[in-house]
Amino acid sequence: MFSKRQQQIIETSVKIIDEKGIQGFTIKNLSNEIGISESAIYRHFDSKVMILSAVLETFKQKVEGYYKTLKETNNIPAEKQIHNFFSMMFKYFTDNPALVSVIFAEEIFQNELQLSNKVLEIQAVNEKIIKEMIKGLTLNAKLSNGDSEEVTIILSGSIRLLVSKWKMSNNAFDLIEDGEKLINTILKLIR
Amino acid sequence: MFSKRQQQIIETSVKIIDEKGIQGFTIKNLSNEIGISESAIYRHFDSKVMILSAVLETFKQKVEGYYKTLKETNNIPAEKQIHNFFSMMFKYFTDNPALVSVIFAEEIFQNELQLSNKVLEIQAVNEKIIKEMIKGLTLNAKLSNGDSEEVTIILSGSIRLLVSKWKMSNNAFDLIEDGEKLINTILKLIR
Amino acid sequence: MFSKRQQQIIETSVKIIDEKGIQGFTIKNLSNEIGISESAIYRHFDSKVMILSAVLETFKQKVEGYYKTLKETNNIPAEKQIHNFFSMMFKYFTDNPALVSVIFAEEIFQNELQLSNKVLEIQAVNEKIIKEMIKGLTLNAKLSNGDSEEVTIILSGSIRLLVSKWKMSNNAFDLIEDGEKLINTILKLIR
Amino acid sequence: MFSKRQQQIIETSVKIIDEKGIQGFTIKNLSNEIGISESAIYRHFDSKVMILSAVLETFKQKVEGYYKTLKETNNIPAEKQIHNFFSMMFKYFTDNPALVSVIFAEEIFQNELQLSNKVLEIQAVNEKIIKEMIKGLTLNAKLSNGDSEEVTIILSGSIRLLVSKWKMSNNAFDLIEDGEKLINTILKLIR
DNA sequence: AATGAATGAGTTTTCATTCAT
DNA sequence: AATGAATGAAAACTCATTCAT
Repeated sequence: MFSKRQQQIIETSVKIIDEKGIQGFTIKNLSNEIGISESAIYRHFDSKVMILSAVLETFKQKVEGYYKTLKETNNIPAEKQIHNFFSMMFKYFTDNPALVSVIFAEEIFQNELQLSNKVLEIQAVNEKIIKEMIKGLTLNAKLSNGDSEEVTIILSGSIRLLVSKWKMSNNAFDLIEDGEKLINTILKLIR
Repeated sequence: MFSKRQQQIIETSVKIIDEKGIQGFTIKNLSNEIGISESAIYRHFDSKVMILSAVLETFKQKVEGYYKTLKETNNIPAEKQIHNFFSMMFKYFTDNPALVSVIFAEEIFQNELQLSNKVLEIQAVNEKIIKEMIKGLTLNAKLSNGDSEEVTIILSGSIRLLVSKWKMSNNAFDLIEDGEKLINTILKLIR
Repeated sequence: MFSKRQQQIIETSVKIIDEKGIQGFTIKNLSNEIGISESAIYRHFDSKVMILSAVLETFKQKVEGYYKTLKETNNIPAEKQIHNFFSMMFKYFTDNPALVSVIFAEEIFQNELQLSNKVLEIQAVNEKIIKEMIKGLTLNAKLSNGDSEEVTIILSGSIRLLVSKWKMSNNAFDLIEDGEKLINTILKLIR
Repeated sequence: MFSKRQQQIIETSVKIIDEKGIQGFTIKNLSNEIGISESAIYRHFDSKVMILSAVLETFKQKVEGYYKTLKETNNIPAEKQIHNFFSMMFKYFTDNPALVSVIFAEEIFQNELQLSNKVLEIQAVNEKIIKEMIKGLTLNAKLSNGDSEEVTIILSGSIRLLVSKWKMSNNAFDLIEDGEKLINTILKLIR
């Protein structure tokens, strides 16, 4: 779908956003980092917005891919499923730490309709996955079925914050390990 | 501490960031909105960074104020304390919905040392408050004392996400009500 | 002629030009240094140009004063006169090192007719004095009377450069001492 | 080394500084004079300081070129050498009268370290050349070897002032002719 | 597929000056 | 005699984008 050069542009964009923030993500910085001219970028993407859109699209496809994999491996208990899904995510973030900056920069895209839509799509996919997984859980005596909305928020909010902390600490701790611990604690509480 | 005009600039800045995002927060937009010239802004703040710093400072003082109020009303059980603290926060956000955009735009301040320091200060205050409140909780049989770190993440991560959702939905639901429900669920689980 | 406040403004202006250059000589810097508001400056001088004009005027009066003193002390041989005049100047610069920056910033005033005229006046006074003193000299066998133009250039050019070097070295050497030596060498050569 | 456009920018900068002074040397004036947009300038130089640096560099290379030429033509008596060197300079200034304004605006560069360093380099080259040439002179009976420092000041101070006067008179006299006369007078005195 | 040259609109900030109090 | 509030004009510089080659 994306050409070699386009993929390079997407990856470099992520790297720059991670290092210099969205404000530092300029066509000049991008072309400098890649080693081509500024105008050359426009051979591969119509505009800066399209690059960001491609970045988000790439991530969305990744998440959807995980979801598919998850569904294909049937007959796995819900708890194990949740475990596997987030382990995959932690692994992915650990391998691509720069991406976290982009995913968490969501709020920035609010002005560009094209981008905020992409962000909403990603969130919808995410939420759908988590909700579906939670449905299968054996709930705590204290929880009724109507609490699944709250459980979703507790689960994804906690994990979001952990990943956020990991990024702000400059990846100072082991996300996979601490993530596992956090999920276990939450599952213990819910169970 | 801040003059009338300075307060007006602070409030208008928050409003603009809420409406147009950080990228739309320009001195021109700010001065237009207030109805004075661009240079007039600089009679009240030395730079744009100082305005943002003042915005964050104002919020920090608010949170610290809440904390003091909380401590002064002694002999309240921990659960009630947590309840009160977050209720206050939900009320504050409901009254100043625009402020959420600024608080959650944290990532943007990363480049300016002056601002990222202020953000870290706010986070430190917040974390200190939450940790202190959690210490007093009667813990679940499933939770050991060493899990207080995770409980902190679960509590603040969940609430953060709820507020975030509230903002992205354009304040479509009642934050105070749904917030109360979320806190109750979490407390139930922990208890 | 100039009020106390005006004199303070003049002196502070010289100090600022010395420390921060002409580009650093702003009403803001000036008022900050004095400790009054910017608008207060305009009670004492109609404009920034008028302040600079006053600075130059002060210096001009000083030079003219020296000249008068010199003329009054009659019957002194030309060599001794030249000696005395420049010694006075060296002493004056040593006592008011900041003033050198202003005198040598001449070129900067070219745009403001009012100022460039003042500079020309100062130069004219200076030249007149030097020429008059040189007229009385016993000339070298190699020099004819028509060479007095060149002698003037040699004398004032050398001294100008010495003072310039003294300033650029941050007054690292004794201007009075080295100045005396230079004048003696020149006089020896001319004699 | 410098592209066509860069050379044009350098030359135009010199012209503007000559006509309107350093204060009139703005990117707007520069781009207007050349007939391109302001932003176009920044495609060729990173900043205004870099333009000034290039102007000074160009002059420095010129002086160094003269010096090399001088050294290559061996076995010329010192007096003749001095004569030739300054004749070359007078010729160069006569052909590029605007440049004088820049060379004599030295004091202005004091704030920018990058520029003041370039100025110091030029001065060092100049001084080295003059000192070397003076070493070869047969000195006056009145002068000892220790006076070479003063001779350098006399020689360069006089010439500096002459060029300065030439510029301030709007090139009203023949610099080459009057310069020659001045050098002859000084050499006569020293000899 | 890539580049060099250019641009218009915009950004933050500075500065001398004015004026009502 | 001094101030606080304001301003218009201008400064250097940035940025996404276009276009001819």
